[in-house]
Amino acid sequence: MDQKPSPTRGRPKLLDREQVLQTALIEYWAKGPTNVSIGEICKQTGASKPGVYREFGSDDGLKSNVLEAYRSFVIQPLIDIIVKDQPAAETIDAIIGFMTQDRTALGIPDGCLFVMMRAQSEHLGPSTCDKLNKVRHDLLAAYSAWIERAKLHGEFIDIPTDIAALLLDMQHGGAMRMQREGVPRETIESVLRFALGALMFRDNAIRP
Amino acid sequence: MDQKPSPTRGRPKLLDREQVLQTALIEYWAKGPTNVSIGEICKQTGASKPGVYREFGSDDGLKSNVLEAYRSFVIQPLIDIIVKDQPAAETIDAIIGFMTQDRTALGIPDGCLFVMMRAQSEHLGPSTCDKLNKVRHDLLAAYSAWIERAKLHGEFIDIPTDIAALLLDMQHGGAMRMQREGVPRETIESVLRFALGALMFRDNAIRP
DNA sequence: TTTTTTCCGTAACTATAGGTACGAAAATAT
DNA sequence: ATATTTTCGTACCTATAGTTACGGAAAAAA
Repeated sequence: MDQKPSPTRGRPKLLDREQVLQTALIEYWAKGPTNVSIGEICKQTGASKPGVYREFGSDDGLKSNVLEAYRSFVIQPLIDIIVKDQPAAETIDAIIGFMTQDRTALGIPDGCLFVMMRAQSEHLGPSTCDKLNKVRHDLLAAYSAWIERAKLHGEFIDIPTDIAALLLDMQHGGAMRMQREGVPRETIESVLRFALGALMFRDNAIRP
Repeated sequence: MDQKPSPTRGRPKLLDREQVLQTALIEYWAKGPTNVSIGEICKQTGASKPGVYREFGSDDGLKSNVLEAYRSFVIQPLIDIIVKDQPAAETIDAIIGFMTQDRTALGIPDGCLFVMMRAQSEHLGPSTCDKLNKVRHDLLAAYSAWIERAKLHGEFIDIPTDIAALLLDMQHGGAMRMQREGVPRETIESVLRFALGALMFRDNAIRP
């Protein structure tokens, strides 16, 4: 928790930590977290390899930092949608909207880095795996809190909360994988509407 | 389509094609298709690297052959369950039973090689990707045929067939991923029962 | 100006992976 | 026996990835 002990002494730092993080984030997201080398990130940012290692320690260190950036950039907004106090039907609409955004219009890659990392956690280092478990836990906790609340309002079907949370997580992962496989946006939206609508009392309305 | 032009001439072949295929299958399945090197498979089977390359041509060739073995060993049995002519409720039970088999008791790895390969198709060669698409197509076609039939019998909810097929495929992938993440068998079974039960008319019964 | 501190980046190291050159070995045919 | 055919497997090649040794550069402090 220390700040900078001597802020201005020695050769000034050139390495742009944020730029490396952003570049790595987009590259990992677009190509898969195990398909991008440190050298590639260096090329794109102009940073040197020792510079990256000085900043992040290792491949694992870089990836766990990127995951943290992804968490605050993507997962936290999803959690914010989930825990927002509104009718469950609107929450589901918001979740579906979030998962089926037009990514090319937004300039961000298809799929989900978090989902991809989980699918390849065996290739990742320990601190990235730790972070992965934490994020997973937080997301499941958010689902659970929302489900409990919706149950109290009589909006949710009779289903154990932990099961429903896993089910939502499963649909999220499935939607992200479909997106990466090139399934059209509208198709994914329909699938999600049926998959998530089934959790509420008779709300199977879909629109063309 | 030729058979052996000269069955018995020259040095006899030592390389055991089936053993290499079986070993590669289990290794890819257990560790992920991009986490096992050809050298590792050679070590385990006693085959030489040039021997494997003579037999399969390349990494891509080996992987596509392994995928074919996996298809007939795992995917085809699933398709057989799906297309079997029986009440939809029983088909769903059978699908759930199939997906939640006790793998350790059966001596086979958790998860699904097909699902893993799809998630990492960017790391795979062209013939493996072709094969992957074919298997995916066959599986979706089987789902679709079953759904159409169940609809005629009035057993299925009102949902476009292609959407329902993708939904089933999504749940399959989700269940396999959960299995790899260590979620207990019974939990996955509950999730699937809700996820698939929602496709039929009021059949949300679950058992403890 | 010299020292001290801090960061820089070239050039290497190590390990692993996919892939192959090539001479030897084992069998049949002449 | 010799030639022919087919397969064998050691040893090597090449590329890439993660990682670091190390000498130098840039700034403030003495």
